[in-house]
Amino acid sequence: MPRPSQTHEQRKKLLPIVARAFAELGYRRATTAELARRCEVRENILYRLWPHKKAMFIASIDYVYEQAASAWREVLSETDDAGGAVRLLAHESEHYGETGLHGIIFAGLSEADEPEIREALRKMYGRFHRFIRGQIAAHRDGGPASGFPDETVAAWAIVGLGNVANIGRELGLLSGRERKRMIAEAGRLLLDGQSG
Amino acid sequence: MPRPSQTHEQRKKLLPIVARAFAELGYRRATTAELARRCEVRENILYRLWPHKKAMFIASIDYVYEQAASAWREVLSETDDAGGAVRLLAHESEHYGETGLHGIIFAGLSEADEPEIREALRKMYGRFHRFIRGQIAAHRDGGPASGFPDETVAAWAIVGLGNVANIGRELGLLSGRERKRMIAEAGRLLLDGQSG
DNA sequence: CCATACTGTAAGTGAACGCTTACGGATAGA
DNA sequence: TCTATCCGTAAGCGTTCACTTACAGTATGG
Repeated sequence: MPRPSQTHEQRKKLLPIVARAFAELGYRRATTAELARRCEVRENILYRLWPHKKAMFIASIDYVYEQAASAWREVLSETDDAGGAVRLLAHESEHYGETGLHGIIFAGLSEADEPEIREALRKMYGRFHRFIRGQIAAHRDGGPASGFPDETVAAWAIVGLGNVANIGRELGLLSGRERKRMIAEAGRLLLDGQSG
Repeated sequence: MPRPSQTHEQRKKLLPIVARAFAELGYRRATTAELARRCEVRENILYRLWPHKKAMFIASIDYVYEQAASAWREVLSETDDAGGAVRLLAHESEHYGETGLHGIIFAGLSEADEPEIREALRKMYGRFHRFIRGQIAAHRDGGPASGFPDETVAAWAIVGLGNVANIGRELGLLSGRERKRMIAEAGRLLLDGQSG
């Protein structure tokens, strides 16, 4: 028997580096040569871990959700008197976008005519939406039964808040203070509904 | 004297075609060869109208705002009993994203490390935000003085609504009905503030 | 210690890209 | 009509890209 493959371990080790490169440079500018340079390996090593560049990118899209979800799980696991949704909102108003991975999403939206990339983005947004929707539903069950914009609509709107927060950060249009206020205030408004 | 130049006229004629190509294909996939093909001219004719591809793209970014602003001006000029902000919201909930030009913004965000593209996007978002902010302020002056999220925050949040509406359209995640409801309901909530 | 497959190095491939050059023909004013 | 400038066509330039091939080194199980 030959030596055992370390493909899985190496994929896990290099994916964060690859993802960051896509986030900073976009899909086209993150050339395979540049990805290899940042990973401190040769190009063909990347091609032994993924069949082609597109697969490296799709893995990076999945990585965006996994990173966010693991952070959220941690926030939710902390004991606190406030409800989960409120706690998440407070956390995100402080730390939203700090991973710097949102550039991957911008890059993906530019390549969304590729069916596999499109599907990866659909999956990612679907998971984000479902998560937020669940938090809103749980929050409203325990509070006032208002709900002018229903959970589905409110969840999409909150996804939109996150998006514009990232754009504002990327382009330097929103200061940290403004971004924090926007997520906290508009988020709370959408969470509680009109008569919250 | 030689014959007079028709450069300006031709730029005006070709820009909508160029912009649509960038919107559909993104920056990198919209090759100069493809742009020329769609314009039914040769490549070097495009290079007589703009110094390089980046300039064609920046002109397309400006075109996005000009198209939206001219549509909005038309809506505002129509006589109607409702206020301007409410009328715009109703109009956008029906027609938002129909121009199909939002792909240009996705493409631009992927190339935002280019200073000139970044600046064009900053200008565009700044103009959108200022316009919406003005509408909100006018609306609130004439109505209940609530304003839990102030005009600046609310305007950014509404920009975010538009963004997620476009993403939902692009990826097929939001039906037309859901998109309409989101813009109308969440938009109204942000417009009027908490106790509207 | 040997065979087998894994891991790293180096060079190279065809294709596509942004952009340019060269040139013949059309069109306006003098 | 002369002529300077604009307009359209065609070809090609150097570079860069995603991806491949060939091969030497190395660690593992028998």
